[in-house]
Amino acid sequence: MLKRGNGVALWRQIHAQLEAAIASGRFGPGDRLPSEHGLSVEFGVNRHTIRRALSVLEEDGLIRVEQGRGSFVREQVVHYPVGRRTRFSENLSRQRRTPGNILLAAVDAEADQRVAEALDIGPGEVVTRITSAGEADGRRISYSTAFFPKTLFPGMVRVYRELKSVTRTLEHFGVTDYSRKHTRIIARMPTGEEARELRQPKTRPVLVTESVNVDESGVPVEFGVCLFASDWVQILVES
Amino acid sequence: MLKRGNGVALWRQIHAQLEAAIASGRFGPGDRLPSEHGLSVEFGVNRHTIRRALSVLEEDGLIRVEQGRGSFVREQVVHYPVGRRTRFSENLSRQRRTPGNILLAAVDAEADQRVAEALDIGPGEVVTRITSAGEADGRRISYSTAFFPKTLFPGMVRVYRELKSVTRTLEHFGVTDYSRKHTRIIARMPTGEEARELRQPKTRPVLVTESVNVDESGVPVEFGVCLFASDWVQILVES
DNA sequence: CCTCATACGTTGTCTAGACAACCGGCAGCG
DNA sequence: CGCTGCCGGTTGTCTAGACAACGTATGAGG
Repeated sequence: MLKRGNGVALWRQIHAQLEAAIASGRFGPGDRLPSEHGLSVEFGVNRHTIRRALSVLEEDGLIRVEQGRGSFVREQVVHYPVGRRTRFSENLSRQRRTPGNILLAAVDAEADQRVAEALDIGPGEVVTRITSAGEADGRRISYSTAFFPKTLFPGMVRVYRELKSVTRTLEHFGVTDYSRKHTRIIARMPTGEEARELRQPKTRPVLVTESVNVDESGVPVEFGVCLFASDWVQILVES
Repeated sequence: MLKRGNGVALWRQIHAQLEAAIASGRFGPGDRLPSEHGLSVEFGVNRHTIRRALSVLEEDGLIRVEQGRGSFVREQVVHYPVGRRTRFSENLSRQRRTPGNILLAAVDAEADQRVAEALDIGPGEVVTRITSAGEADGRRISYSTAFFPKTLFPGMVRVYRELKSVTRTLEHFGVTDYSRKHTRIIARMPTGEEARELRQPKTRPVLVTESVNVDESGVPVEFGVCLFASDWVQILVES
C-alpha cells in the first residue's frame, strides 16, 4: 500500500489514494469517509499524517470536514483535476435575468463611498440594497448584491417583494429600458459567508463582476456586485 | 501577548500578530522572519503551533517559505486584506499590446483538439505556439500562450523573433487588421509553473481569458490563452 | 410522549521529540 | 584557484499522546 522512504511523503500517497477512491466512486457524493482514527489504523500511520492528507483534500474542494461529525465527499463536484467547470456561459448582457432567483434580503441602507461613486450620488444618501442568489439546474452559481438610489425609486423594497424582478420593478417606476455602462471583472478568494452562500469550498476562487446600469438618458439606476462560483461559470464576452 | 483558553486558538493569535507586524512594516518586503524555532521561543509555544500560523500566512500570500533557508516576506504584496489589486485595467480590445513583453518560447507544434476547434483547422495540423509574459511597472502581470495556423503563416517563428510583435508579424504576412471574435473568462487556481511565471503564490487565483482573433474576412488567425495575476489585474468590459 | 442530561465518537488544538531533506558557508585538499 | 566534503542551521515529515470543542444517540426522568 504505502511505500516508506522512497522520497514521496506518506501524506501525499494517502492523499492520492483517497483522491482516486473518490474519483472512482468508491466514496460517492455525500458519503462519509472513515474517521481520522479509522483511516490511521487502515493506513498504519499516525492520525496527524491522515489529517495532513485530509486538509489538502479539503483545499482541493473534494471533501468537506465537519467537527464532531466527520469528513464527507462534496456533492456535485466533478472529478479532479479536469472538467471542474461546466460549459455554462453567462452572457453579460442578460446577466441579471437569472432563472431560479432566490431573494435573500431587501433593505434600505446608506451608500458607502464606493456605491455612491458608482451611482453618482452623495455618500450617505439612502439606497435600496437587494441581495439574491441565482441557481441553474438546482446548483447555486451566483450571489449578488444590487444597489438602487432611493430618491429615484421610493418604496422599492415593497414593490420588489411583490414583482420579484429587477426589470419589472424598474418598469413600475417608469424605467422602460436600461443598459450596461461597463463591467469590471476580478477574481479573488471568497469570504466564509460568500463560500457558504455559493455552496462551495473557501479554497476555490470566485469571479466577481461590478457593473453599472444606466437608463436611456445615461443616469445610473443600478450598481451591482455579482459573485460567480468559478468552477461552474465562465463569462463570455461577445464582440 | 497570547491569551490561552479564551476560545481563540493560539495559532490564530500568532497569525494575526505576524500579519500585523508585516503590515506595519516591522518586517519589510524580502526580510527574513525569525526561524520557526526562534518564533516558538519568542511566543512560548511549540514549533508545530508556529508552523500552523506560518502555513496560513503563506496561503494568504504574505510570506514565502523556503526549506533550509527560512520564511521571507513576499515582495510587492499590498497589505492584506484590502487593496490587494491595483486599479490597473486591461482593456480587452488592446489586450495583446502589453508593454514590457518577454518572449519565453516560440515553436511549432501540433494542434490539439481545443486549439484546432478554435482556429477552425483539423486536429494535428501544425500551429506556431508563442508563449510570453507581460509586465507593467516591472511587475509580472500576465502569462500568455498564442496559437497561429502554420499554413497561413509559414516561418512565423523566425519573423516573430525579429519583429517581437504579433501585430507587426501578422502585418508581414498581409494581415493588416484583425478583430476579436469573443473572449471567455474564467477564474481558477494556478499550477505550480503558472504561479512561478506570474511571480505569485500558488494559493492566489488567476484570471484566464481565452480569445479568438479573426481577420477581415472572418478567418481565425490567432487563438490565445492569457493568465492574469488576479491580485493586480481586473478586466474592464466597456459597452 | 417529551425533555434533558449524559456518554461516546468525532474533529480541533497543542505539546514533545525525533529524524530527513535541504541550504549555505567553511575548511581542507588537489 | 577550484572543488569536495563536512557541519550547523533551517524547514519538512512523522510519531505519540493529551485535552478541548462539537454532534448525535441513548437513556432516565418527568
